[in-house]
Amino acid sequence: MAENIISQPEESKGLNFVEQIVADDLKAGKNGGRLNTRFPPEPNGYLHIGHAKAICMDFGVAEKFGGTCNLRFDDTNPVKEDVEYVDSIREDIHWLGFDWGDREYYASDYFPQLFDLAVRLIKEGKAYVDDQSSEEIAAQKGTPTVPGVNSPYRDRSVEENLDLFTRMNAGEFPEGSHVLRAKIDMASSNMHFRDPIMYRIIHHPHHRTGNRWHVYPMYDFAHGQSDYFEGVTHSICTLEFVPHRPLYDYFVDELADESYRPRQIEFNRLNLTYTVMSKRKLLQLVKEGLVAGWDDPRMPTISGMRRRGFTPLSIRNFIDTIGYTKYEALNSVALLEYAVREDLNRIATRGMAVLDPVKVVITNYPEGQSEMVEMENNPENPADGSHEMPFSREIYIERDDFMENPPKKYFRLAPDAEVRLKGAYIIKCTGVKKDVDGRVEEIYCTYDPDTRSGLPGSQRKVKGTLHWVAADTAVDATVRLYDRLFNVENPAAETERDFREMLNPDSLRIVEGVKVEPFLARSASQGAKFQFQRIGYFTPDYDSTPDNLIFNRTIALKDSWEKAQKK
RNA sequence: UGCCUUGUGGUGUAAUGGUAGCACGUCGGAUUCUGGUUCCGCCUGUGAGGGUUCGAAUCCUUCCAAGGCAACCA
Repeated sequence: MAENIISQPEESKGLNFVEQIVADDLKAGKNGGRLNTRFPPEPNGYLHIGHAKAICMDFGVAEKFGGTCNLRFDDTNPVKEDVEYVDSIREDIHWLGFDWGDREYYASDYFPQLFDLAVRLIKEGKAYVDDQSSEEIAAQKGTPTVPGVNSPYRDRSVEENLDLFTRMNAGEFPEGSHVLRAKIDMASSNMHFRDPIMYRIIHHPHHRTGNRWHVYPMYDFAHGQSDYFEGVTHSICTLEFVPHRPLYDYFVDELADESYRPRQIEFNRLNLTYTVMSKRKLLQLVKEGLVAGWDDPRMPTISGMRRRGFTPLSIRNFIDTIGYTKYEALNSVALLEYAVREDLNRIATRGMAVLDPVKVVITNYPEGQSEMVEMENNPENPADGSHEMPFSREIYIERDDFMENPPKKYFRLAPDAEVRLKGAYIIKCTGVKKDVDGRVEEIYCTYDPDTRSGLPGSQRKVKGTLHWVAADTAVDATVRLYDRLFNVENPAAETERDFREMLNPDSLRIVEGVKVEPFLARSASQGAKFQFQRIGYFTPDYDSTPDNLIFNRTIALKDSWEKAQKK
């Protein structure tokens, strides 16, 4: 047990309800004034944004009051678990900025003590071995409104129960043939009290204990006791465990006394609009190869978001914003995106890339000539300095940034119109060349040499400013555009069909001039069934580009433009 | 028709018997070497009824609504 005695919290305002409970317990001197939480993932998948909320709570409350937080892998079901997941979980928690020090534990470490407790309960007549099938047991359980009936094996002798349980663990029986149940109350209004199963037989090897055990404890018979063995004082979990709490307390009663007892507290889990959060479905995506892996940038996993360009701070700020309550909220994804934009806008190094290029020839710029222009790295923070970009006679701009017949209030390039090329010159469109299909192939412009950025002539104002890259030095990179998985029509859609339709990876070609970093734009492709939002979602092809290649603004401009058009 | 949990603007969250505030969002305006960013402004709320109280989002009560609980998952 840890020896983290903490000082009394002086102020109780500004606390969420969990922190308030913790503060009250500390004030009352419970558990000798110790505070110890735990984050208990089952290593059966990668952590997602929902887990990030739990991590921020478990580690955050410990940090706030000077307590400690354990990392405990809840590995009581060897069939689903794997060391690959253990490793990823460690990495993701660290990435979020939390540390469990040397307090890394496993529920499987407590198998011997749990087994001993089970034996004790058998001897005290509080547990029995049931030989029925899961179907029979389920049928006897009744329904929430109809009481259950007792198992015919409920009153077996202690000797027989002991013998059977021992042989269950010795591997003498096939899976499903026997279970160990707690003898409580088959008529309880709480379904979890209707003789819950404590142990089941599993012959699948465990990722840590191998074939040592043939019986494995169920969650309800493992969690509270594990908390107790570890010295956990506050076991914070999500709302779906509320009905389990009486059972948690029931088993803890067998161990705890006045001086120390762990306490379960529940908060609301994270729901995000348009976002699939079910571990089962995420696993299905991975298994069926519909995504490149758990860390595919389209996934709502922590590792996926990391690859998408999200920052740990933005995720933590977001979680801070949505808070912890007992109300099952559906949080707007706009809140998350705001947090990401907010942080990225502050720290991201800007660069330019053209996603859908069209060539512009500056006819009065000398052939073969080129020059370097200066671009600031981050307008939000001049201390970040600047970098140089080559400018020459032929450049690329976005196809969207030119219109042959522009409506009023179109501030970008059009015949006879002037725009500024960001960081370079003001240019004027003098003509276009089209292919046989009437598609614009090249745009011809003249530039005004006096208007180079930084020169006195640069004071001249034009309405539009465009990003660009020099054609001869541009790097041609294939970049996949990863859009978040979601369905515009139904914020909560998770049906199988919708689910699959969400998964059409879009491929885009990008021509880049400089190295760039996470971008800050977003957009919506109008009229599409599936709306695509693009906040830092551009990720280079995994193998082709070592650095994050991200573009920043055009798409947002287009989005605003579409909105402006409606007026 | 059992037990448990929860209802504050469009969304989320504060107010812990004493002025219903904040953020996102929406809409409008200013600034801008990108229409982004930044700044300013507007908008909308205590599920319903009854009670206690000088005073109720908060306490009591009835009703209404939403969610959870019947895995050999966690």
